[in-house]
Amino acid sequence: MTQTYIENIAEHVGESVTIKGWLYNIRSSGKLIFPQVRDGSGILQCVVFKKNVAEEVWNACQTLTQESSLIVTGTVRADERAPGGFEMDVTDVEIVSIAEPYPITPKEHGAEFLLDHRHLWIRSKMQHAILRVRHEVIRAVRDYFDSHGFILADTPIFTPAACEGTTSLFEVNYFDDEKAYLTQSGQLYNEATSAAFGRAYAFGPTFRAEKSKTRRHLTEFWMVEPEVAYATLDDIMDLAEDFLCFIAARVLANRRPELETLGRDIQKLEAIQKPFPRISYDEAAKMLIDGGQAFEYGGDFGAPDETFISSKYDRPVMVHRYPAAVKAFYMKPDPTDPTKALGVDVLAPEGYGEVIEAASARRTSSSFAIRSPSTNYRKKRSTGISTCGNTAPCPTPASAWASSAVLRGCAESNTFAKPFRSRERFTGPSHSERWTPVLWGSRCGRLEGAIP
RNA sequence: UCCUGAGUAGCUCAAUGGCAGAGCAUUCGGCUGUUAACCGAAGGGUUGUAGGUUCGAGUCCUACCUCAGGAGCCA
Repeated sequence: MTQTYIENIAEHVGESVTIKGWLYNIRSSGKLIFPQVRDGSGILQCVVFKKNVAEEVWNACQTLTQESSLIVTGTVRADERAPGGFEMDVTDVEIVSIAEPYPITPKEHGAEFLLDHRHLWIRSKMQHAILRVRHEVIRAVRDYFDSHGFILADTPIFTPAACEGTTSLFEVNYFDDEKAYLTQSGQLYNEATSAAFGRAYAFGPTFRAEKSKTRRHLTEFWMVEPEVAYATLDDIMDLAEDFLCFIAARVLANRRPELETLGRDIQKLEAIQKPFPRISYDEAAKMLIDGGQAFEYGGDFGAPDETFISSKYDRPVMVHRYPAAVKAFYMKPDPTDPTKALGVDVLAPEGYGEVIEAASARRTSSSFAIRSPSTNYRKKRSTGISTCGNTAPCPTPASAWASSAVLRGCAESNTFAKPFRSRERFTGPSHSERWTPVLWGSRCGRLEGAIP
């Protein structure tokens, strides 16, 4: 018999169908057994009535344990007593495998335990909702750029050198006596692709060897980096604003049930509408000082500073023209005040901090050649490090670059946590908080501490 | 690296310096509509590690280990 997926079960009312999956939970009441079966697309309550099945089927159901694999066949029926509104009157059960005692019980668990069982944890309802929202965010990111004239040009993960010069890199052996580093940004390559295609983006994993221990940082995360030739800071701020609104709208349109499963405050996502407030660093600094924050003018904003600024707005706020000294070298100075950089940070609401950093980038100044990433890159070019199918190394003299702008937004962490040290894996708020802030929180893969 | 908190049954957590406990999970029994089902019974412990104080330490002290939250770093 062909397999039916639970997500399509409503189309099969009155029919006999076969579901192939795993036992999510089971309850019994004398001559009735209620196995809940999940197949990855959903969870379906089955009803096994002793009089309606063969004795061996009834006995088999007595042996089922949580997460045992099984194939059930029966008639689909709408029933308001069933979670989900549909259930199956079982006529046959084939047990594929009886699971050992399953470590994740239908009660509460701690973060450490759940991360040690991450391969099983992703079977739970909360994790399904989180990963489906993640999937929607990633699809929206791709759809946005694909439909706005950008070409996807992914960049190498093994790279010959740092590009921003500040963060620590993971070093790996690259054949005999060469060293390579896991990428911290595709930016150097994006310079080349944007000069070739005008609008290009890279979207992939990024690595930073910072022993940061906050909810805002991971050693491995996914980042999307669009680059637009000839764009100004205002152009790139418009892009960032439009991009975020698009993603929020898509998740709201397609993943509302998952957001509700997670207990997400949907109104806060619905508030993500244009226009976003745009304030200068000087204005933001004045807010902090007037608000009594421990902040010194001229410095970068700390996490509490960003939270304070974003708390004044119900939607993302764009802070532009930071002091050049606290920003990356590639940002172009503001012609009206060269001490300021033509860059912008987009701060998410609800204290999630910076989700996008963007800038109008230096590309033509001869003075930057000394510090030019392109210059470094040329020197290291002989390593020839490049990964298959990615942008080929192709350095160009600095003077040949057109002015362009970059927008870098972090998307998501990986599905599987635990890279090397537990402190560097998914981190999040106290697991006693039974919610998962999705969208902004997806940037750092928040923990959900309870099943289901 | 710094600050704060935590570590007890497979899991989540109790236990005034005085007998090591509960719920879930597991095993057995009961129940014809369960919704994290319920009811009854059983098994399950070197209280993170090493010292110390005390008649007596899960509890107090010291060091270390691990985890969590925050700071710094950083995106």
